[in-house]
Amino acid sequence: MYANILVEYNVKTLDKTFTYKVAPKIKDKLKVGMKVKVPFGHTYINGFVIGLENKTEEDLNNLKEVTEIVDENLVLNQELLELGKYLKEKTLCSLISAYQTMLPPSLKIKNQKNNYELTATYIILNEEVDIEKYIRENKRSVKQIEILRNLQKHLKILKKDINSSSLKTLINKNVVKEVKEKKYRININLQLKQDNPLTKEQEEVFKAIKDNLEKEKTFLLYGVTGSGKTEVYIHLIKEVIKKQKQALLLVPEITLSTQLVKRFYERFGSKVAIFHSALSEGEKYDEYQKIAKGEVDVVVGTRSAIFTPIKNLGIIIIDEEHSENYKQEKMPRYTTIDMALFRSKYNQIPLVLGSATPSLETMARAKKGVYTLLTLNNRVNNATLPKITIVDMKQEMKKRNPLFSDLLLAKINNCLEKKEQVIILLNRRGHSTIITCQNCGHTFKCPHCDISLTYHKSANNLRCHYCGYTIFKPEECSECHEKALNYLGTGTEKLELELQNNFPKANIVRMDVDTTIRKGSHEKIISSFQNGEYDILLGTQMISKGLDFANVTLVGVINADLSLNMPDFKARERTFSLLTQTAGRSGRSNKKGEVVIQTFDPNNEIYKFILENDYNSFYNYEMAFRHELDYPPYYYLASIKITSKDYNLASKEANKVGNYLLKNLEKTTIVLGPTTASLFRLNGIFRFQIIIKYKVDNKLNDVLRKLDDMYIINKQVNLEIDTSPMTI
DNA sequence: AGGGCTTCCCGA
DNA sequence: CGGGAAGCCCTC
Repeated sequence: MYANILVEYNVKTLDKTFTYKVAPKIKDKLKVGMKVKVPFGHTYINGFVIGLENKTEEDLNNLKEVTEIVDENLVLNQELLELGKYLKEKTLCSLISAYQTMLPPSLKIKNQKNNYELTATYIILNEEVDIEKYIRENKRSVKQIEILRNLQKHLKILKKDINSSSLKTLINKNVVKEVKEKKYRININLQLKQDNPLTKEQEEVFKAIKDNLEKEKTFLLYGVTGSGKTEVYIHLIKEVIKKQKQALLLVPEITLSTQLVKRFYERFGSKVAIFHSALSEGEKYDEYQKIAKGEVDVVVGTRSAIFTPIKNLGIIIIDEEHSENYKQEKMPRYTTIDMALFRSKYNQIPLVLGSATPSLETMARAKKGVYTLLTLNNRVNNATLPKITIVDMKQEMKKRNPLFSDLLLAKINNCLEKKEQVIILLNRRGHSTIITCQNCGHTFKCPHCDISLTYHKSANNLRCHYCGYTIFKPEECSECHEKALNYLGTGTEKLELELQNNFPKANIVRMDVDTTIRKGSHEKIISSFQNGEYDILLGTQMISKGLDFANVTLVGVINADLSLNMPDFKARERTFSLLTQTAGRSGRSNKKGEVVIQTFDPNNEIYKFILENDYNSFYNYEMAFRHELDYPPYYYLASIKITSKDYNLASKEANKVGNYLLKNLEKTTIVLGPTTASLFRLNGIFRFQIIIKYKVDNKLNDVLRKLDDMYIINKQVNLEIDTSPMTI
């Protein structure tokens, strides 16, 4: 028997399989998907078995042998092996890096550590000892007797709960025994809750999907914010479980979905595994084991969870499908929906994409009939959508209100008086975003990137938000040495101070990257806001998603133009989504909600659609632009970044790449560039960019792969190819 | 990746 | 001539 082995080195030249003879002693055990150790060159390395065959050709006789299995568990099952090939195909990465991406750290190929299992030590009585006799004989050992009586009652007790010298004596005399039991790090057992009955509208959507549980079919569940998509998911998952199958629910970011996760624990008990990158290695190991062994019915996780080895997958649900978190921005640059479509097909099961603001690509597919469109138009509990007001900040500036309009202040005040809560969004962190010298006009910029530094007041420093470059807050201008520095631009940190000045009695909590670096700080802020410890929650876009607070009746958006003015084809879509989602945090229960959006560009059409919560009109409006400019969904995109520390080299090679593409791609394909990338200099590296727009191009994949091969050996110039860019 | 083998350049 | 850096090639 021979084994085809994929070897651990992540190098292009080794992106192929090697054939080994299988040693007789492991012949019966060895299976496709196992991790093995093989002789390679002058050393031994790890590899995955990705094929076994029985050929007996003579020329195979002088092969080396696989003699050792490193991990007997099927590290990669058949589905994952296939999925890895697909991931490689889609993103042009090597097969080994595809598998490496799919596996948790504990199973990664080079990992030699295998003691992830956590055990708890319990104490039990030794059945062979007559306990009553022992107690009679040791009447004076009060402590020991207490332990024994307790054990008679509870049968087994955690060792750490009774650790004492008396216990040691009992162990030494062999009266009691220690037993080790496997223990999971995450072990949540909440009080189970009843299912909520579905509304008529929810019921229809539910039925439409339920009737297709055995089919490869993709649904777009378009439901306004607060329309109860989660409840539909839960009911669907219960159906799947009835069929002895498991469900996968993906969310954009788990730390922002604590409320959803809790709800799942309440409905499915301990039959839930969670999986996301913020787990520790040990936690990932445990959750992965639960999934692989089929101990759970539901997996809730972020994009990496799409690769979990759910054995009998019955449905995949991607909540907030428009979220850009579903795109991995480092190699391999995959989109989760692609991977989900593969698994949906492989298992012949439905994929449900849920959103209040679907991406245009998804909606376009739904309108074309590629996906099935299902709609939830109404909020549950008869809650109505909030009333939205657009405030023209140009007028407010005349009144010297640079940050807060009179209207927003009045509404906040009103809200606070009624003991209701407020959410304020400003999508920019730090205190001041521009520091200039009033004397010479110098602006503080990052020396490595093409961007100005942001002042952080609490840390008293200036920081680059891209590469992390940090300097102490300067007292004088670094150019002319005058003490004439001016701090312009407002981030969440300054906003918090200003807000506190306006409302001295209000309890304000700020949530942005700076206040949530510690593990668990998200949850803490969210739960304390939920408990009413704070009146105002202020933050960046991380407060816009998924949060559900019954007492929030006002949402304020400070500078809506920030995301709108980004030079990107998705800027409008992103803004529409951000503002609609944020607005959706208001008035989710029986209290009527309001939203105030402050902008310097109130006549921008997009606000009309936001005001009326009119996704469809926005869709039509934006699609016209996309059509006009040959953007998705009318064209597919691919992007190539050509980067180098050497400006001239980068520029020269970028032109070469451009010419190569023009010469080798289909004539109908549009090649734009090279141009300088949106962040021209990042971390001291110059970046050029080429955009490819195509409808059908059968040559594209090969051409991109060839280019990649050409530059993989170039140490000075680097190519970054993205076959599904979210931004250009 | 990592190690061996070849080539090429240079000089006390 | 010898040694060391640099480039090239191979690994079942």
